[in-house]
Amino acid sequence: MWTNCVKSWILLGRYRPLTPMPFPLRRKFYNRDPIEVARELLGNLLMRDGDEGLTVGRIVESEAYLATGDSASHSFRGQTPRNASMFGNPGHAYIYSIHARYCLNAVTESKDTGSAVLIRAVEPIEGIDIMMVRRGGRSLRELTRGPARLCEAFAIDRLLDGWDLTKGEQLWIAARKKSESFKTVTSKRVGVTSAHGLQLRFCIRDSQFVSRKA
DNA sequence: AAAACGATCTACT
DNA sequence: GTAGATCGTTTTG
Repeated sequence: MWTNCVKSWILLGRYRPLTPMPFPLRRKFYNRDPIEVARELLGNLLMRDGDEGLTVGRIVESEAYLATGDSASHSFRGQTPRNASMFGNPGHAYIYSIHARYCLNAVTESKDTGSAVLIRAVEPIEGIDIMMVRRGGRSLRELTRGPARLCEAFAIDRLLDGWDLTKGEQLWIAARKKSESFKTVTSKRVGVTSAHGLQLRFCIRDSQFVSRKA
């Protein structure tokens, strides 16, 4: 079952071993405007070192949630026990539960600001067999396409809420190779709807793994 | 203790 | 593209 997916993945010509181990993004990277962080996170590597082994995914879709003026942001009505980590230090995880699933954010700007970037989709790179088991044998395309799907594939749940993503342990984001530039970098949609507030999404345009075109 | 609420997912057209 | 499912959390009585 999953072996077929791995084969198809290799046939796509995008499989590559991770040597040497990429370096975690530092705190300074996160300590700035979430729109900028959201765009620059694209192409970097989400890393999870769990009980079953290492899983790696390339970030292909992100969404910025602003501290002010964004009615869709969990920080919009101030700090609560639930969103406390969103007001923590930049470079830490804010993980919340929704619709019986979990989603991962990277906290941006300085402490107590309340802005973050939601990781909306990644492209599976390594540990695909592990992801397949965790996801119950979904298709390769649906493995990590969507913020809650990728959390399931990477075994990310509430226990990691507040985790420091710059430490390079258990859960972190590693810098992509600068030399390795992807084609069409981003697209963005900046809109306002009464239901969803601001939408500040970024994605790698030609990726098959974006949950929704930005 | 019960009800309501989703920054979603899945299956199906 | 969309209806219906889903269940951990928060809110309400």
